[in-house]
Amino acid sequence: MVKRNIVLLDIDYITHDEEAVIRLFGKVKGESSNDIIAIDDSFVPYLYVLPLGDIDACINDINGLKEDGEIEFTKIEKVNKKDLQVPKEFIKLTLKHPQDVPKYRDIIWDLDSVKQLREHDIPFYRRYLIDNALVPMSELELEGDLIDSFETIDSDDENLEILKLTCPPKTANTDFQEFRMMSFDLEVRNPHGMPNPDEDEIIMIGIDSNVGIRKVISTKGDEFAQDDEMGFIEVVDSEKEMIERFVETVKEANIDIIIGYNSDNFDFPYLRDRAKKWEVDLDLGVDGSGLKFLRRGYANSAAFRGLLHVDLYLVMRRYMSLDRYTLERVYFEFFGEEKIDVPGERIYEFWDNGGDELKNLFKYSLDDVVATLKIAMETLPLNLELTRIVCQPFFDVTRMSTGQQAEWFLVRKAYEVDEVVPNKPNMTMNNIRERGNNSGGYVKEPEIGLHENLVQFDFKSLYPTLIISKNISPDVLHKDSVSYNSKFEDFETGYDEIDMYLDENPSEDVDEEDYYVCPEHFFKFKKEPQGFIPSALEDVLNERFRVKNRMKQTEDPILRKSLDVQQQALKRLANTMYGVYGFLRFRWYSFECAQAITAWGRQHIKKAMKEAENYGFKAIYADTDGFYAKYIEELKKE
DNA sequence: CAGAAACGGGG
DNA sequence: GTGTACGTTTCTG
Repeated sequence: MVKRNIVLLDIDYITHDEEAVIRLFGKVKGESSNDIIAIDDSFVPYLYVLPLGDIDACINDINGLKEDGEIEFTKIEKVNKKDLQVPKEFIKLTLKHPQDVPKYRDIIWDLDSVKQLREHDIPFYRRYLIDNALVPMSELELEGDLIDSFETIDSDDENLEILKLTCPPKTANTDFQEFRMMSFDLEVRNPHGMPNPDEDEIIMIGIDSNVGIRKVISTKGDEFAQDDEMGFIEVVDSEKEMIERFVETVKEANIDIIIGYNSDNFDFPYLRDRAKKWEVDLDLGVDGSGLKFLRRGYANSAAFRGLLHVDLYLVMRRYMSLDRYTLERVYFEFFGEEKIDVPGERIYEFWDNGGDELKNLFKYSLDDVVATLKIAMETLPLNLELTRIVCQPFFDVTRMSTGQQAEWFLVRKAYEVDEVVPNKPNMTMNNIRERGNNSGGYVKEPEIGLHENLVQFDFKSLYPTLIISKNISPDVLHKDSVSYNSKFEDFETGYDEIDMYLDENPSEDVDEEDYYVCPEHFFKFKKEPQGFIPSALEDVLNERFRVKNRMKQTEDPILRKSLDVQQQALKRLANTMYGVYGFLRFRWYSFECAQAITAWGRQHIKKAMKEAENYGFKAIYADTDGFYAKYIEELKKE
């Protein structure tokens, strides 16, 4: 029996002897080359069934399906959980394999005695992280037996340890880690339009890193051997060798995070095709596996097991708001300098012509990876903190919209307070658009002209504050105050249950004192108890407050910086929480809550503008949570 | 005009 | 794979 402290980089599961085995990918803290794969075969998939009427009748029906051989499961039990704060008895069904869930789900749902299935669409590895309270990219304590090999692990890395867990892992602490990072970029000779991997060869592979490796691998460049400035060129004999050198470089440097720009869609698919042509193994997975493409809707993500691939393009689209997200544009935004640029359609000319043009192409190739790594160093700390708050794999978090980040944060919160999470609204939800769009924040078009003596007014986190102070949450929304209940009929989230809790009294007996009533729509939110979302949001804001206090107390500039990024991540998450109400397909979608927030928001800013006028400040431009005003002496009252 | 398809990033 | 982006612009019938 051994104990290992690792940093949890990634997680997945594989099937072994028809059973799911969780694999945790980590590296030994403080060491550059010790990778660990921990396997855990003790975790099993489950889902919840909400019976329509009598729970025992429902259990009978489900058992009946099993006897008929229609479905398979290993355990059926009654459990008490909360559903939007209403205590309910659910049936917890434990299945043999994660893939049995989608396989049998519809059959169970079709039973007359079944009202709903819940938590049937939570990927197995995410379930594992949530139920074991694990924090990715943080330190983790593992306890188990070292084993020599495992059937599906075929790695030639002699530093790799395989550990079979004998008890669940524990999160130890969240010390800041130095991750070994590498950016890379391909240049292709494409004389006929966009690169075509069947014909157009890779001519350069650029690499930069925070572990001392910075180079461009190419089949040309001998002519610059005496040129000091061009010492970064590594010349090889063929494209095949170029790809092999790239793979070796990543392996030898024991990289934790590999970074590209649009690499999900360009560099890795291209590399896959060219590597296949030359029969080169891209076996960069810690377990010896190769490059995998994971379907994400219509797009793909390029992934290696245990080696984190970040496509910085996806990160940048969330990180800042720009009209375009080319590497050049993003780099300029950060550093205020232009990158060396070679127009894509002319790269082959620079390559073919040689001389100074080729020299410039090499510089361009290096500049691309240097820029990519620089931007990564600026933006990944925030994404690391978000990963630790959201508690989902770093790979996933860098590819999630902010709304999804908030949603997965809430899924874990729900688990912590014994809530069964709502289902995703189904596609009939599109019909709900018929209700009309949610109106947004109040905007006063700016008065044209050059204004002097301007004063800026801003509400601090207007929407998060409103959600908490007005307790805006679907679990405390008074259903009678909503005029289009019928629209909820096809809506499988369980929201149609809330009246069981709220409408203890007929609506005419409702004591207005017990509710916050929003302007314009008059939706009512119970003052007590605190709603699930306001409560989760308050946790985020309290945590941010604690982090900011720690920041003030510390003298250590590095810790200060890291705490600052943490509080920024918490702020982002808080500001996103409003989004979970406004976007279709989100588990906590609530048109009423979204409308109530913006309605109260408009009321607040208008009120503030009016109040400011009494003091002589005339608003000349306003947007959502703030306005600019100029001082006019005559306006002042009293 | 509505619904479908393309687009982004990358060379 | 306990799965199937996304919001906007441009094209097409």
